Amino acid sequence: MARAVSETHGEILAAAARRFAVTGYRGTSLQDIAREVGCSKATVLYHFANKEALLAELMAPAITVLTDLDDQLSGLTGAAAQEVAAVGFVDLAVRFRREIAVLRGEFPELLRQPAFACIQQISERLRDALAGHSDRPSARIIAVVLLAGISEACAEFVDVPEDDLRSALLTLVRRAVEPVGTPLPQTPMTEDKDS
Amino acid sequence: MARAVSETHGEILAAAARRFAVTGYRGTSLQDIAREVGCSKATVLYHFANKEALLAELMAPAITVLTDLDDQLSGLTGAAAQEVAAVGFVDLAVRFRREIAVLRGEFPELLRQPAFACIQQISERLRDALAGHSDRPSARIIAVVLLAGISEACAEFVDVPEDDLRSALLTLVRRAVEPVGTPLPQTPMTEDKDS
DNA sequence: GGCTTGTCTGACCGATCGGTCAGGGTCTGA
DNA sequence: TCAGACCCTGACCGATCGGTCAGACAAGCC
Repeated sequence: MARAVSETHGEILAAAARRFAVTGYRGTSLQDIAREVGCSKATVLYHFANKEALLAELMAPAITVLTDLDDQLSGLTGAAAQEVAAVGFVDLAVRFRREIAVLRGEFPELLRQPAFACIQQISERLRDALAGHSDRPSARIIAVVLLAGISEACAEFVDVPEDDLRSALLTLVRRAVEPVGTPLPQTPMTEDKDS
Repeated sequence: MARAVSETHGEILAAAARRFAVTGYRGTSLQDIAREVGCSKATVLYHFANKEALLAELMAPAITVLTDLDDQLSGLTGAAAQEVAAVGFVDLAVRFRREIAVLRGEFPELLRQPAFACIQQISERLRDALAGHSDRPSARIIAVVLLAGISEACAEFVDVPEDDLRSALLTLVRRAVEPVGTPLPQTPMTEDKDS
């Protein structure tokens, strides 16, 4: 055997991505990954310090783009922030569909790992931006529906062309999002809690 | 000790619901549930055949309502089906927020269990109905975003009053859904795949 | 008192998990 | 030729999982 280190390293990474996307992080054992690569579990742990390090390396590119988006967002408010959040997140979700599929449903526990600690804050800021920084419950609810729904849809429609997916999602977001600045539209819900 | 069977049975069920909602089905051990109740793990398995049976009993009411909705839907098409699916699913998701939180992210594996086999079919029919039975990719994508996003939002906003949540979600769905019957609106995407 | 029935438990089981470790091959450069 | 770096592995470890089982204990009936 004894291939070049970078080669095996990459093969393990690719195999892990495939398995994680199907059976999730917790649902995939190091043994599963080793079997898919055709090596021993010990080899996987020779190339990666532990299972978590494998995941972190897999997620690194997506997290970089996510933090970039957060930086862009930090100086904006109102409609501008809303637009940047919408376009930025849809683009990110479409490009990193596989990574989202890996994290799907395992957020609550994975977010406790230091490597992903930033995700929670960033996603909260994204939600705020998409809600137009409004504290109206309906605006916040809609933002959550969109962010979570887009993630799920991207993980599900892995074989739809990127452009199709992106334009469909953007159309939806622009139609669904509450326009910033409108104090209270025609739907007063039950009663607003500005007591 | 030796309480009445129904009492302990109910306590275990309630404890399981609480733990599952926080740490998920896989992430909660029978030991965790037993500790929360204040009994032994063997007691949990005295009242329930196995862990899966516990989950099944927890989900039974929600699944009943879901199948009812599916029955209502079976005879409908077009805009009527779309409306029934929207109102029915939003109502179901809001009422069974806790159950949705339990299943969150564990669908792919849980759906393989016979007790939940029906969920997959029903959710596909719901998606079709919400998409106005259109095979346009954008309509299907929007339906997935809405169904997944609503589930996630309901699991997250556990302390928002039912009525507020319901009306916000319904407003969103009515705004976001593609009206049935329109052959191709102003957004032609790249090209439609009716080859 | 005995006997049954229902409730509960500690001790145990096999399987699987992530992770460690000593050592075996192979290649390379001095 | 040979030492050392690099790649890889089988065997093993402790922890935890879902689940089993014999038996303890209390209550009710005869």
